[in-house]
Amino acid sequence: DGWERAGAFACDPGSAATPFTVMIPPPNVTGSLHMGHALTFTLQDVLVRWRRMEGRDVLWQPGSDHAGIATQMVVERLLAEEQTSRQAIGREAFIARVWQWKAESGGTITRQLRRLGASLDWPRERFTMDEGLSTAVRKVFVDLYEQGLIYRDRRLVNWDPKFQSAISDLEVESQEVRGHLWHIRYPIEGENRFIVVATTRPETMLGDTAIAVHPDDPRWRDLIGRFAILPLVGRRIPIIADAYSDPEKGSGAVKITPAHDFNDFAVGQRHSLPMPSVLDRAARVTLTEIEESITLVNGIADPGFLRTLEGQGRETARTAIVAELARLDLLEATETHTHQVPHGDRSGAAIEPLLTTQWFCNAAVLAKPAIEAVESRRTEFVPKQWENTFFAWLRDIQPWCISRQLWWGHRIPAWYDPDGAVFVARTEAEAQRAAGAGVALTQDEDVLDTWFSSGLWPFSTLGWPERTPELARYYPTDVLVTGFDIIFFWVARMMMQGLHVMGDVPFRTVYIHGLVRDERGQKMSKSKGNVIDPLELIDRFGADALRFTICAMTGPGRDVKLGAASVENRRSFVTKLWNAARFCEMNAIRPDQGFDPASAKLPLSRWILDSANRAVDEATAALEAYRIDDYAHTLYHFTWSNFCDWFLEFAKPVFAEGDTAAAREVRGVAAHVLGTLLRLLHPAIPFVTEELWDRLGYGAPCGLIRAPWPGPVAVSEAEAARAELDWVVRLIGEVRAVRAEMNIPPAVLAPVLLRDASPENMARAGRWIEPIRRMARAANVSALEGEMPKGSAQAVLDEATLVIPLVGLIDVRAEQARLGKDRAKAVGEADKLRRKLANEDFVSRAPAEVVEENRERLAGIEAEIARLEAALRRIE
RNA sequence: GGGCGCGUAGCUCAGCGGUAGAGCACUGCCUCGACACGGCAGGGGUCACAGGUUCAAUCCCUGUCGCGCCCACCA
Repeated sequence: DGWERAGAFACDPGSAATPFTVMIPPPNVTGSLHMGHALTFTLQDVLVRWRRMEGRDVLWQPGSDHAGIATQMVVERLLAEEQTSRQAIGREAFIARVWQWKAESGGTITRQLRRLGASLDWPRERFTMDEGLSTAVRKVFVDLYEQGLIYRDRRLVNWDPKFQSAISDLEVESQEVRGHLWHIRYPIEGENRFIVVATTRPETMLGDTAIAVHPDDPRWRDLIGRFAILPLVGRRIPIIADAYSDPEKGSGAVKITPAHDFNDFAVGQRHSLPMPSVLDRAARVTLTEIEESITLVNGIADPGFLRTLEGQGRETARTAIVAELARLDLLEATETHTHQVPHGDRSGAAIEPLLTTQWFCNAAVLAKPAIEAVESRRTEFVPKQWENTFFAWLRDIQPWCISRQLWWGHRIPAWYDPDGAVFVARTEAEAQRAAGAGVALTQDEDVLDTWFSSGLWPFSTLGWPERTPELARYYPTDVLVTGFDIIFFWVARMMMQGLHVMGDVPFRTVYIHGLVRDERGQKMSKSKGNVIDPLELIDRFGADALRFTICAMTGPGRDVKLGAASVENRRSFVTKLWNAARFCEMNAIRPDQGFDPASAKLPLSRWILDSANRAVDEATAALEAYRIDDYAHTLYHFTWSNFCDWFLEFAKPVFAEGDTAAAREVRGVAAHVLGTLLRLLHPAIPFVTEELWDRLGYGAPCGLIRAPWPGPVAVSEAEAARAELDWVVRLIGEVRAVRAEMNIPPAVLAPVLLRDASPENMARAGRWIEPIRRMARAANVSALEGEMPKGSAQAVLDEATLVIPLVGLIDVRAEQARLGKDRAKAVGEADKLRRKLANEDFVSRAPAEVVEENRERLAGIEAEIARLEAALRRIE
């Protein structure tokens, strides 16, 4: 809208201002705005708008992520609806189709971000599959390859049989599954006895190449070095000693299937065991690699049965195998067994460890500088405790499998000649040169893990590998704002890649926020049906209300529990602000450049200016400390309580005087403070503040976003103004409390008498008579000398006693009860203080000022008790 | 199994060594010229439990109980 047209979101690489850079965590192109986005982008926008007002040259870099698997899934679903598939149309057509889909639907989330008010520098929007970013990806890949940090290896990976692709450790999540533990008898060669092994996965036994027992376990000592016959297959497999075998678990002997289990793979390597795969890429049984070892052994192995398994899925094969073992009387026992089974986080399919050739990144080498950067505080986490999480993962990092058997993504820049020799290069032409002219090359079919390109985001978006002015100016970025759920996926990868490629950290601060949950604290999920759509909340309550709610509810390290009710509630605040501004407008409160708030003379002016100074200080300090909740609460309280409930109420009688000097001053001060308020609130509540800014004449339309962040105003004798207003506020409070508790009808204007009041306070009462009349509904305030009128209510205010004479309206017993309650409270307090002060240890060991403070408090309370007792005596 | 976080008013949470706080909800009063998405007043808490340190503990330490999360783990 207007801001964007005015270029208010744009960074200015040519400016002399200090840059402030934030990289958006690029949302998936497939995405639409959810509450998690609303949270993270609101927090970022608050920081960004605040810094922009502070005069920084802000770059908030927008963009989106190609999100390999997620996007491929979406488009594959579309194809399925059209009765076709990616395999049917082929790779090239499929990729063209994804681009087409992106062109049509990829802009959804950016439109929604605009509705939230996100002040991103839109013309600089990037996409991870853009030509420039793809160039960066290829260059980093080639460089890391040449440095030996990227390599091909044949090893066990987490294989997702649904996507038929490798996935990284991070994309695997455990799910508890109720299954069985089958105890299977493996006959010992040449003997008439068995060794029993327990397994939850009998279908993998076809790939067993050993049985391991613990070297110190006496039960098996005589069997080490001998052979067992693998049931169903008839293969001889050795019985080996390996400490991996845990005598406590299962039967104490464990079957070793190196091609289908990570631990078994390690055992297989230690003992140079064969590693036949017996499951294919779709997790169906395949006998190809064990063909030669299939042998007929009567009563133990029947090749005919094995043939029936070929091509069967894991589950059916498992059932068939268990039945066959039972038929052969090789099943010793079956137990039910609950255990954790790894599943693909996106597909939901059970993950199959599979022996394949993949590309790996030596993350351990890249992790070291990342760890050091945080240890040396070049990058700091907020809240700090997340550093532990970061360290723990990086210190024990495993090789990162970066190849994916997908089509949508950055294709791996590696080419093979007909003999399988690999040529890694930034372009096919370069690979060709390396291979020699005329050699037929085919490019690697695989694409890179999406997070490989996301990890380059902080510099690839700025033009790297070109040495652009933006890169020099905006890297390293200032703060990264994101959720704890992607510390490993993204934050750690950016740290590793940024340090390696750029030689410097990608960001100085990582601000980690929580997750958005529903009002009962449940994680939002489609299946639970508790998802709240931020756009719906924006429609109902406005983006400002949603943003302010998010700000107010985001504690450090805590999840945000958010329901429509809390947003509705905060909308009241936005409305309150609007109404307060409307009141100002109606009272001719207009910004006046010629008015200097420092020249204000009235205590009321000095008091609100001083309060505003504190609000500015506190709000700014809160933002600096990433305490967005404190920032919101400070301004909520200042606006509602100080500005509306007290200042504007005090101002009303002044305005009623007409165009006096006092009224002119208060108008000027009010305009100044409202302007401060609009500026302070703008980062959280941009739309309404901007509209008011324009409407009340503070500046040009869309001018607030670039208005300077407020600083302190010189206020003379602030202390005196504070003391004065504090007394008046308490006086009004006491009168109101008495009236409410004694049920004095509002229509009754009560006279207020002050007994024993100091001349100073009597003078104050005179100066503030109009507001006191209005706000306390007092007829007048005067000194009481001599006898108290019968049937009066009383209250103690410092040295004075308030007397409200209301014959016939005061219930004597109620008044006694009220004063008695006040006295009891004061007496309890005094007792506590006396006990404390009677303690010699306290007096001698506590700091002198603390002791003094307690003495003063006690003196004050004792005086109050005396006055309350006097008041009680007077009632009779 | 290892680690992190959290148990404070009915609810959601702040405070984290020296007088227990906020918002919402609740109760009473109020159509008072910005605002009922409002105003005024009020009730409500042995700060999970048990020890310890300290003159002083909601706050620091140790343990217990309860809740949540992360990592590892397919015998």
